[in-house]
Amino acid sequence: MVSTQLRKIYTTLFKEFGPQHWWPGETSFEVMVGAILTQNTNWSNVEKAITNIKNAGLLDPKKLLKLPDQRLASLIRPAGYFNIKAKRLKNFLRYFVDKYGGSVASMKKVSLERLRTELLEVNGIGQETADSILLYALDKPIFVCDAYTYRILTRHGLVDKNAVYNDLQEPFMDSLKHDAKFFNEFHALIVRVGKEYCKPVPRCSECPLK
DNA sequence: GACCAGGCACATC
DNA sequence: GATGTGCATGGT
Repeated sequence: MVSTQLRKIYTTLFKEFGPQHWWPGETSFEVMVGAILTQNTNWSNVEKAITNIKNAGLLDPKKLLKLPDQRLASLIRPAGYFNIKAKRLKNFLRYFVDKYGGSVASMKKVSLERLRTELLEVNGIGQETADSILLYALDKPIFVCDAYTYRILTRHGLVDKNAVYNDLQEPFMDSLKHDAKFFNEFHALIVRVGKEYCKPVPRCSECPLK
């Protein structure tokens, strides 16, 4: 049973690592920005980019939206892919400001399903980024899947190796309680163990999952 | 110097 | 619908 396996994985990781206090961001808006900047990028590089934005006094949806693309790109340069990420961030900001006035509280009032559809319509926001924003910035109960989730589930034989995003997400959504805090903690633990042991070249023999 | 990192969109077959 | 490619910095 997949649900039993998932619970066991969670229990093992929580015992080993304890609570992770994720996502590293002081505000929901900072988490949203981070979710886009971290696409295929190490978090430490994202932190540098966010620090640049903060130091410029520009960590604000309307201020960032007004910024010329080139100026935004130069601020987020350390996060890599800075030209394309400047565009993607702008696309999100346009949506966030136009539809919700740049207010996290207004956005939170809308249902998970509708927000997910809206986010996926923004060019540059795919399933993982959308779900990261939903869970970590808006406290909506959806499980975030990523490269580590893929590796762990495939290496434990829980999904096929040609699994796509939905195939990874389904087992979590179908067999676990829909609780934002719990999903938050579980995904954070997966990243934690993934960073250390579930690399492209795995260190399974030392991994707490076995 | 090669390899890796909380992806995504777009082109081409 | 599968498969390939561009996007780019900074740490190991």
